[in-house]
Amino acid sequence: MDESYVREVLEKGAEGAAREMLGWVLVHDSPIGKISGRIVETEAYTQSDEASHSFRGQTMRNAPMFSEAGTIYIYFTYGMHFCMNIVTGKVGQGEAVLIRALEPRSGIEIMQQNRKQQSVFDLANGPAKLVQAMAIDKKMNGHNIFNDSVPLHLLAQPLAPDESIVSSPRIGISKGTALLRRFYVKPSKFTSRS
DNA sequence: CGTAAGATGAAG
DNA sequence: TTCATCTTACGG
Repeated sequence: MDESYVREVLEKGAEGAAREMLGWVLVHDSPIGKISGRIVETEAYTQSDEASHSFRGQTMRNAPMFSEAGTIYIYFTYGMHFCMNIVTGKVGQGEAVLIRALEPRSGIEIMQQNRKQQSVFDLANGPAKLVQAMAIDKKMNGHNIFNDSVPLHLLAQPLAPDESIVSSPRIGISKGTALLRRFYVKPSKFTSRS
């Protein structure tokens, strides 16, 4: 379960990676301390998928999606929110996994400050919430987690024996609703609204 | 240029 | 259920 394994999973593609990444730990070595959380909800987006930002080809905004696996893709939406993806597949492909929810692990006090929320269940149970909680900066957009100078990391971890993976339609999209490309850990209490 | 829609969140 | 808020992409 080392970095080469993480790279291997991401390079294989968005759908598989979105499943595999459940249980992994996302770490931000921030200037004021380590913040981390366990991934409990993801969504897969590929280029052939109408709902994907990459569906109509490469643009200024989605360019990171076409870069190499491990690239960070952060997009701004609804005039006020940032969401983060980890790019998968091969260079030129245009696919990524959206991280939708985390179970807070370390730096919980920092998360509470960043989010102005006390409840551990309301710190990272949504894609824009976790970006805020982990203090993930839009400057990280386009950088790669395998680059040593980038303070964001993924640690591969297995699910607990009593946990399983559930798939469902993705949230907040109007196209591609027939596809079951949202994955979450059952019975985690840290997922976003269903 | 003008503009509609958006991979959301919070409050009512 | 409603609305805040503004970038992006696309059409004219």
